[in-house]
Amino acid sequence: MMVMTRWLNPDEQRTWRAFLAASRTLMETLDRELQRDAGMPHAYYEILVRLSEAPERRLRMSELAELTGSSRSRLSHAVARLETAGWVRREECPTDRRGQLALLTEEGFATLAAAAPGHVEGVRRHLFDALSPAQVDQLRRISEALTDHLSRP
Amino acid sequence: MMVMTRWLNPDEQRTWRAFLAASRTLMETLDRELQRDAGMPHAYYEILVRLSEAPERRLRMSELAELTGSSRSRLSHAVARLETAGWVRREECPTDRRGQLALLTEEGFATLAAAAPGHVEGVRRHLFDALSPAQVDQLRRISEALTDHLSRP
DNA sequence: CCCGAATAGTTGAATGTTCAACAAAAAGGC
DNA sequence: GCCTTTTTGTTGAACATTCAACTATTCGGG
Repeated sequence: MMVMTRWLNPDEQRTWRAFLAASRTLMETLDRELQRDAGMPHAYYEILVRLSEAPERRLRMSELAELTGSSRSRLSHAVARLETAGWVRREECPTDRRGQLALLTEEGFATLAAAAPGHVEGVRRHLFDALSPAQVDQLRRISEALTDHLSRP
Repeated sequence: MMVMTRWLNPDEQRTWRAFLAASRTLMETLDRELQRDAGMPHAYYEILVRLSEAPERRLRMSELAELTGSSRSRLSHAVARLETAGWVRREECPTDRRGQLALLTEEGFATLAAAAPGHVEGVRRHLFDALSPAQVDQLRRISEALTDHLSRP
């Protein structure tokens, strides 16, 4: 049965809009910097990071999708793009013939290593430098609560 | 002169990744719900909201871009799309012959009114229900600090 | 063992976004 | 008033993401 909408009160409205504006602006800023300095969007940078952290710098497509929070389709397209850039290569999975492994090439690793300092500096300048240590802690708790809540049933 | 990169410590790393995951998942969830229930992405919903709040439900393209935090190009494309959907109309600006006004049609208003309860409910369920009142307050302060910081020189 | 269901990944089309280039009008210095 | 600069908005191409459809393989019950 349809119930009354639980509208946002003015404080909630203000919070919601502030969050929208802040997260959008932050991501767009970092995206633009990364595009300018490393020739790739942030989503692609994340893929390279996750691969660089994996054993032998390789991961199943499905795990990579999980880690980067992207759909399989999106990852397929992205890896195709990264492959033509020479930063990633695909290999057959030895244990599952449906599977594919994505692996970071030397060139991809070098590109990542070159991009990382500038990007990390950006994250620090645009995010951490704006917040007190207490706020950083709060943001972590809030984010983890959110992720937790969103991944429920 | 090039200086040492200020790398993220483990806590900062955890915070950054948690924030990334949470904000991305939240936006994707709301986007999917809105697409399913109202046939439009969240960015378009925001355009309709801002128009609905403006005097006479009309705004200059540049103001609308500012309010929705989008580039002029993006807004041009979006409004073109909303126009073919019949939700928005364009008009010449009487005071500036370069200008265009975007205005919400009756049909657009009705669509927005139909979509709003479901969307607001989604925001409440996915965001506010996950946080304590104190955390909501913290999130507002953090977001405002961030926006403030990002809009500096 | 076999068959239906679930899983892994890709594909192409439709949709959104970005970027650079552009045209038109307004602003502003002198 | 004239000329440069700035502002306003659009355009098309390149790029990225979503969605639904599809193939291939593995899993799991009987």
